[in-house]
Amino acid sequence: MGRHSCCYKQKLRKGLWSPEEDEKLINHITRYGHGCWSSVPKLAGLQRCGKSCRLRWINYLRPDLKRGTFSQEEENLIIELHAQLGNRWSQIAAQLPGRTDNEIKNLWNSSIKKKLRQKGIDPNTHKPLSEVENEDQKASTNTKNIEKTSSSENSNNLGLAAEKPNPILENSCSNFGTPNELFLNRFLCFQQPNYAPNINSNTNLLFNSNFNSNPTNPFGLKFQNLDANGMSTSDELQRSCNLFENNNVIPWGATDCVKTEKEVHIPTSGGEIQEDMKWTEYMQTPYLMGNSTIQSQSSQDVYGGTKFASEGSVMNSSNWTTSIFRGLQPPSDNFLSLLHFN
DNA sequence: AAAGAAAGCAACCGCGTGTTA
DNA sequence: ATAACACGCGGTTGCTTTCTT
Repeated sequence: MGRHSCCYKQKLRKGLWSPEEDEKLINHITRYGHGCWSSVPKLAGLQRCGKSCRLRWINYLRPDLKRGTFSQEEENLIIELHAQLGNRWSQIAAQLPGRTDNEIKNLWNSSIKKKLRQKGIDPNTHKPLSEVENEDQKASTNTKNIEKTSSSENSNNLGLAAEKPNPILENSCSNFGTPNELFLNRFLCFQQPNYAPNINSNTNLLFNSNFNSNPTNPFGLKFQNLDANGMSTSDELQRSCNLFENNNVIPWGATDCVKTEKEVHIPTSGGEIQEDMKWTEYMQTPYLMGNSTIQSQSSQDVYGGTKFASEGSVMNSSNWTTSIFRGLQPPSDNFLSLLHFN
C-alpha cells in the first residue's frame, strides 16, 4: 500500500523541534485545526513532513497532555491493561487520559519491564519467570524433537509457534483470566501494601457496559488540585478533558481519551465551559502531577532553557506552562494572545 | 572531577488499514 | 476492482541527562 508521500520529500527538517516550530504548529492548529496533516506543514510554514507535525502535536504540544511522572495507580493500570491488551499502546493510552502511547511505551520499556523482572514476572506473558522458563525449555526440547523427525517442516513449525495466540489476550476477551488475577495480586501486593487485591472489581469496571459512558473520564478519576497554599483540593479529570468543549470545533488529532478521534471545542467568549476558563489559565492551574507531586520532571532541556520542577515541587503557574511547552522561552505576545480565546 | 554506563525520552521508520477517486 | 493517498500504530534509534565508579 502507499506510503506517506511526505516520506519522500526532501529538504525537510528532522530531529528535535525548535521553539519557533512549536509556536508555528500551535498557532496553526489552534486557529484552524489540523485538517489534513499532510497539508499542515505547508499551511503552518514548517519545513517538516505532516507525519512529524502530527507526532509532535499528539505527543508533546496537545494542551490536554498531563505529563510529569506516572503515579503508582497509573503504573498499575498500565500493567493491568498490558496483561489484557499486550503491546497495544494506543489502546492502553486511551484508558489513561492525558498520557500518550509513546509515553506509556517508553515507560514500559524503560521502567516497568525491569520492575516486573525484578519481581520474578515475565513482562511479556505476565506469568512467573520460572514458569515461562520451564515452558521455554519444554518448547525448545519439543522443537529439537521436531527438527529430528521432520526437517523439511522446520521453518513452518517455528513460525506457527511464534504466531501462537497470546493466551492472555484471548482470555481478556471472554473471561478475565485467573492468570491475570494471579499475576496482578502478586505484583500489586508487592508494589503497594495497601493495594486491595480484588482485581475483578477493577476489571469489571473496565469492561462493563458503561465503560465509555463518559469517554472523557471513563474511570471517574480525580485529579488533585492545589489551592494557593498548596493544599490539595479534589477536581475531576473531566475538568481538563472537557475544557474545550464548546462552540468552535477543532479536531486536535489525538486519540484523546477515547479511541476514535474526538472533536474538541475551544471556548469562545461567553462559553460556559469551565466557567470561562482561558487556555492559559487552564495551563496555569496548579495540578498535582504523577505521585501527587512532580517527583522528577524530565530534565531534558531541549532548547537550553532553564530547568524546572525539581523533586517534590508542585505544578504552579510557571512550571506547568513550561512543562507543556517545555523549553519554550517566553513566548511572543502574539503567541500568548492566541492562547486567550475570549 | 572525569569518564563510562545506564536510563529516559523525543522522534523516526516502516507497515497495516481505511478511504477515496 | 484497484491504485494512490492519508492516517495511526508499534518498534526502534539515537541523543541527552543522570548515575556510578
